[in-house]
Amino acid sequence: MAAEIDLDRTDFAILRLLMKDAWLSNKQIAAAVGLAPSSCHERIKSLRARGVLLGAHAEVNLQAIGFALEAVLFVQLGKLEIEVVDNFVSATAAVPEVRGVFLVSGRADLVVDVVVHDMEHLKAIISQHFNRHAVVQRVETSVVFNRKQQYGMPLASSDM
Amino acid sequence: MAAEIDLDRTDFAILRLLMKDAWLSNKQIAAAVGLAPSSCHERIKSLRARGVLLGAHAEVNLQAIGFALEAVLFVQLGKLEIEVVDNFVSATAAVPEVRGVFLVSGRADLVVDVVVHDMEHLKAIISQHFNRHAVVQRVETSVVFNRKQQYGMPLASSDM
DNA sequence: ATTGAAAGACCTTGGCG
DNA sequence: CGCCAAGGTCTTTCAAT
Repeated sequence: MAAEIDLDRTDFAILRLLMKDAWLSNKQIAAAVGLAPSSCHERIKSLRARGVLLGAHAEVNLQAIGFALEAVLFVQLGKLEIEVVDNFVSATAAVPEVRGVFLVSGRADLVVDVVVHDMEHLKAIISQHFNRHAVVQRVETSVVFNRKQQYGMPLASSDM
Repeated sequence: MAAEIDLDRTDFAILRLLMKDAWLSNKQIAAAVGLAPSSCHERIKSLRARGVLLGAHAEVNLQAIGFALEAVLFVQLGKLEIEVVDNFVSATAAVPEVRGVFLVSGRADLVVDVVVHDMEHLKAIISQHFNRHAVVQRVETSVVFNRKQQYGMPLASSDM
């Protein structure tokens, strides 16, 4: 499982560019990595076919459209039967307000990132999707004051 | 601050589509929302100009290219002078292995999501970028067993 | 793997309802 | 605000290397 796919520095350069800006044109990327547009196009197709490039997503300013409150939930679950847990993870990830779910080791079992309109909305989400479930033992809620997201390659350019 | 921008259902539909797949062509989006391509194009330009659409980023299968280990760090900081804290947040977000940083209320002050090659790499990151800093009092590390990310609009389609 | 060329599709703007 | 039309640009394929 998790077959290792090896990429050369050009592939990494393409991925790095697309992670920063998925709206770059093929022509722009080709120029940046020093390839002809057709070669670059082939590389990108190959990266997609090999399951390295999974897709692209718009980054939206959710604050600007009324989602003024963000929170991180630390969820403790009961008896950890893997199937039940995975189902709950999937169900949680399917909640529109949920941005990400992490099943983790340690004090909390789940770390959940949610975006909501206001406190009442947050209360509704927690009560509806967490406190209601038998598998959930406890939810600790942290308000997010500030957040920064990184869209680059987890590898300094100097490393390749 | 955080001026409220109001969008109609068509704007939401466009955003919803682009959040799921930023590589949809303007023509495809126009067809999906029932507009002429030129009208749709104008809407998207406007969304960008108003700061709602911030950009787009490729989703890359990091597991497939050798980043086999993901962790969440819960960081406790010392005396919380806002300027020092914000600087540390920015510095942390600039570390290539860091995917996201959340400054939160509650037990932990920072929640940090990192992606690394292996345990040694994780150790290096923590020791280099966290334990070394005077502002950091304690780091609790949780391994990520499973994760799901949500790229949709935090709002069910039926709500609009 | 990479390239150049060609055809077709798309983006983008401007003028008009 | 939305639509049509036109020009210019880009994507996409393919034969050749």
